[in-house]
Amino acid sequence: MKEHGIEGVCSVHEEAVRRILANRPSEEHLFEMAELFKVFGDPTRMKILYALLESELCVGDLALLLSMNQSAVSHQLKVLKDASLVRSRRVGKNIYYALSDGHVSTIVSMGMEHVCE
Amino acid sequence: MKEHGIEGVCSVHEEAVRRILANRPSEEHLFEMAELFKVFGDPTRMKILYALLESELCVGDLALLLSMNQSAVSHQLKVLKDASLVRSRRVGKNIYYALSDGHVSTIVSMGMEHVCE
DNA sequence: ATATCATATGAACAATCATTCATATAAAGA
DNA sequence: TCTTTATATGAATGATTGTTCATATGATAT
Repeated sequence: MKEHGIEGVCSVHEEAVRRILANRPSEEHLFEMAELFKVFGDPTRMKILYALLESELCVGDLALLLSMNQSAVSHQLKVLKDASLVRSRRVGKNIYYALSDGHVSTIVSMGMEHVCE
Repeated sequence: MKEHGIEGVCSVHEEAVRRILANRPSEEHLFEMAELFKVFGDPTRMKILYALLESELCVGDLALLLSMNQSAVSHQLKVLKDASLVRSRRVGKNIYYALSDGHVSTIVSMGMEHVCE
């Protein structure tokens, strides 16, 4: 007999559901992963990441590259930095941004592969 | 001499900017990639993907698993399907959902790795 | 045929988000 | 010290999005 849970939904594979529920990553980890991917999910940030894949750049470079104003770029860089995807260092009046680790390029390449099919 | 482009931004590495601009993926590809990652960027969809990583399931199963109503799950499954991340087949009154290819699990694993550090 | 069940879909609403504008900070030069 | 330059940041706004509710579709069973 099929199980009817919340709001009358009918689960056909209750067994599997219980097993999955027991083995899946914590709610917190799942949220963090979604947060991470959300950061990749914007064209502006994707362009920034792609650029930094090639070379360290400062804010003005990126603004020129993206044809966007400095403020917009700066805001997005903050998002990227909060997600630990980029790091920054100050050199005089300029601030240089670079990718913070190797995961970034792996994830980006994976996305590119999926898209190019 | 530093270059001052749109809106007075100052580019320090004009050389690099030009090179990156010449070599980077098309605007369209960059948009598609962002769109792809956007789909991963939601906890509900991440949970669905993680579940389907383990086994094929139908809508009611997922609703039970996520403690969400059928409609919400169905809407998100549509998003996943439009992004070609899942496929579906009908068996009687039920519709079974499964991951559509291997990229998905690779991308998800990559995200998990990044988060678990 | 009709009732029921599983799923899909459209409209509405609240919440989130990217960009802009204006302004703040922090370094360098005069 | 005062100005200029590079970047950051807060508030406002328009656009996008996830969920809910109500309803539609499509299949089975009586």
